[in-house]
Amino acid sequence: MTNWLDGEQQQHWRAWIAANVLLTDAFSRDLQESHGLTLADYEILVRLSESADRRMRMSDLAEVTLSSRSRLSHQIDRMERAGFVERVPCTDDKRGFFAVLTNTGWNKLVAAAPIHVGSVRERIVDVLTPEEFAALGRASKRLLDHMGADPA
Amino acid sequence: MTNWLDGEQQQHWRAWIAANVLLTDAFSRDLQESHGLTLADYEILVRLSESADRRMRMSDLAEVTLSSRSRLSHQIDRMERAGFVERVPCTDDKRGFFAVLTNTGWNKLVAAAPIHVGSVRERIVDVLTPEEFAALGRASKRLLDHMGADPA
DNA sequence: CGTGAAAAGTTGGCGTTTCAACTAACTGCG
DNA sequence: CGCAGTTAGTTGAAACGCCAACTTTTCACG
Repeated sequence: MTNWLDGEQQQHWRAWIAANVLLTDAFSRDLQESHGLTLADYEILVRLSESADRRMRMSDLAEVTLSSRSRLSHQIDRMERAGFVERVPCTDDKRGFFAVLTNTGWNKLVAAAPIHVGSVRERIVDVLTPEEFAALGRASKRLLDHMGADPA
Repeated sequence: MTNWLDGEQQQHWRAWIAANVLLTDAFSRDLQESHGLTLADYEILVRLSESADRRMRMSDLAEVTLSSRSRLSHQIDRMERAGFVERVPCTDDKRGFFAVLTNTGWNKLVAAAPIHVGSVRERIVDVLTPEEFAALGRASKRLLDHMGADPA
C-alpha cells in the first residue's frame, strides 16, 4: 500500500520542481544571451579560477562540478576549442591531465560573473527574506548530507 | 560595482544547486532502473492521467510540463513509439492534436508511481521535518510567483 | 620484482534537447 | 470576403549528455 503525498505536500513538491527547472533555465538563458556561455561552461570557469594556479585535475573538476568523467571530457574539448582552457599533462601521474584556465577564459569569467551574480540576486537572493533564503540553503544542505554528498 | 554574495550566501546557493542536480539525477535513476522511464516520460504520464479523458492538447501539455513545443513533440514521438500515448487530431481546431494516454501508458504509470513516490519520500519528504519541507515549498512558490509562473 | 586490480582519462555511438525554419490553420479587421 | 498576423505543431541539424568499451598508468601485495 503506497503512502501517497497529501495535497499540500504535492503542492510543495511541484513548486520545488518547477522552481528548479525555471530558475535553472533562466540562469542559463541569461548567461547564454549575454556571453554565449552555458551554465556548465560558467561553472568550470568559476572552479578553475578559484583553484591554485588556476588549474585542476580532470577528476577533481568532474567531482566538484557533479559531472561524469565522460561529460567533463567532452565539455573540456569544447572549452579548449573555444580557447578558455588548456589541457596540460600531469608529470607526477602520467595518466593525468590538468585543465588550466587561459587568460581568455579568465577574462570571459570576469566579464560574465556580474551578470550571473546579478541574475541570482534578482531571481532568488533578493526575492526571499534572509530567513527564507537561509532556510532554503539549510534544507538543501540537509538533503545533500542525507545523500552522502560532500559539501564542496 | 558588483554586489557579490557573501560566504554564507554562497554556501546556501551552492547547496541549492547541488541538491537540485543530485536529487533530480537520483529520481531519474530510480525510475530508469525500475521501469525504464525518464523523468520526462513519467511527468507526461502523470499529467495525462490527471486530465479529463486522459488527454491533453499538445500545447497545454508542453506548458504544464515546462517543456518547449519542440521538445514535447519529440518526446511524444518516442512515447508513441513505446505505445504509452497516441496522437489524436482535434476536430475543433484542425491544427491541433491531443496526446492521449493508452492503457499501456496507464498501466505503466500505475506500476511506476509507487517507486517514484517512494523515492521522493525517502530522499526529501521524510528527510526534512514537516516544517522544513513546508518552508522549502513556500520559498519555491514565492520564487515562482516572482517569475510570473503559473501555479500549475 | 611481477602481476592482477583499480584509477585517470578518452572515445564513439546513441538518445535527448535546442534552435531556427517550416506548414497549416485560425483570427481579426478593413 | 481577403489578407496580415498569430497560433499549433512538426522537422532536421547541431549541440549536449549518457553509457559502455577502451588505453595507459599506478597501486597492492604475494
